[in-house]
Amino acid sequence: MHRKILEATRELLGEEGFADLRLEHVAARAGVGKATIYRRWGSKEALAQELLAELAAPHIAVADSDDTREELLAAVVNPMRAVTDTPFGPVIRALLSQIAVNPTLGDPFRATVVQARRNEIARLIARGIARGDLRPDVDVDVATELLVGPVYFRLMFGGQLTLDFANRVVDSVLRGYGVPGREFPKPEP
Amino acid sequence: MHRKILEATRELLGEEGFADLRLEHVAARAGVGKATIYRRWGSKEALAQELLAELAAPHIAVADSDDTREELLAAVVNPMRAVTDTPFGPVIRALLSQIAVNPTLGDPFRATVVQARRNEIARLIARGIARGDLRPDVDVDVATELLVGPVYFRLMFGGQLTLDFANRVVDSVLRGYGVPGREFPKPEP
DNA sequence: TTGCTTGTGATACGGCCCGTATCGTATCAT
DNA sequence: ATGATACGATACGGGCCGTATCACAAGCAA
Repeated sequence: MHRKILEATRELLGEEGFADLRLEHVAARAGVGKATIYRRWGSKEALAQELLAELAAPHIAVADSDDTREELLAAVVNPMRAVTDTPFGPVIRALLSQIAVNPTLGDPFRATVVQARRNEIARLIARGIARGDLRPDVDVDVATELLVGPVYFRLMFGGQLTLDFANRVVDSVLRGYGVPGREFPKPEP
Repeated sequence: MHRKILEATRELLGEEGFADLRLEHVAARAGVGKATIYRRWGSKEALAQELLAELAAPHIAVADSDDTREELLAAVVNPMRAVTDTPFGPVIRALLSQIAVNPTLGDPFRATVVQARRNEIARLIARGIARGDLRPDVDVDVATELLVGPVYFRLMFGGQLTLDFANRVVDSVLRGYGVPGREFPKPEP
């Protein structure tokens, strides 16, 4: 029951988007009375929130390896694959605005999924620093955004989400765009 | 008339989001008959699209300077300020999902706003290369995503959009996270 | 079996909003 | 003055909201 409702929600969210999602359609597709949905969730947002949390959970952890570059690449490829190859993709697209605007969805998502992603990358960064591969003063929050931000940028604004793309992002983060030896002093305020 | 309808749309889009935007409310707030809106736009999406294009236009161009770092910083600060300090912010938040999912809004937005942003950054990169500040083989698309992606990441998923943040992004893109002199060879497939 | 509780699918309800059609009116150029 | 055009207002059938009510089936106790 619970399961069938979430599945129907997932399908219709991908087909119609959040704005045109109709709980009556969810009930019909799940073979369920409309009241049953309201008994358990009480709103479209609550239903979407549970679905989102459930779909996002499997894509957080990054496998350890003994290579810093490989681990950072996984930190990019993980959310990329989640978005291109799993049901999480259509759902997160449909809910981006709600996450950005509606604290009911946004706050739990940020507190769990986003924070877990940041923690995971912080762990990788710390391992890279311990190996002597990364600068000790790396800003882990900005690192998260440099690694994962481009993935979501392309998800919204177009562009191929390929392994080559992920490699270029990692290369850029790792080596930087600056010509070696040349200085770009930050001006004092 | 046209103006008043777009203003009412902008306000209500920020207050209610796209899913709960009601054209009857837009008409009422604009002091206009509902039919007038349908005569000119014919759908909620078309109305949102015109508003979005109008609000995004002023925030594309980046002022030239004689300093590569300053220009790249402007490429980050520009979209950041657009999102924090102008009416574009609430509107783009409300429409992120529609852009990601609905080609009616997404295609024109990608073809104009996003492409213009990419072109502008390509110009800055070319100038930086000509000055000898940047590697000649910089991938301009990835550069765009590394510079602007973090801004949209924080817009959706939380985090302060401050000048300090923009500086850290530019520093990272410019200098990279790699320890100078240390190599991170990309493995052959 | 009987009786009670719980959760269900179905249905109906007033209310809101959709998108369209049709009014009478105000503002133009001719 | 005449005609055309665009307007605000209003009304319409239809869809969906969120709630309430119903009969019914499953589970459990005695």
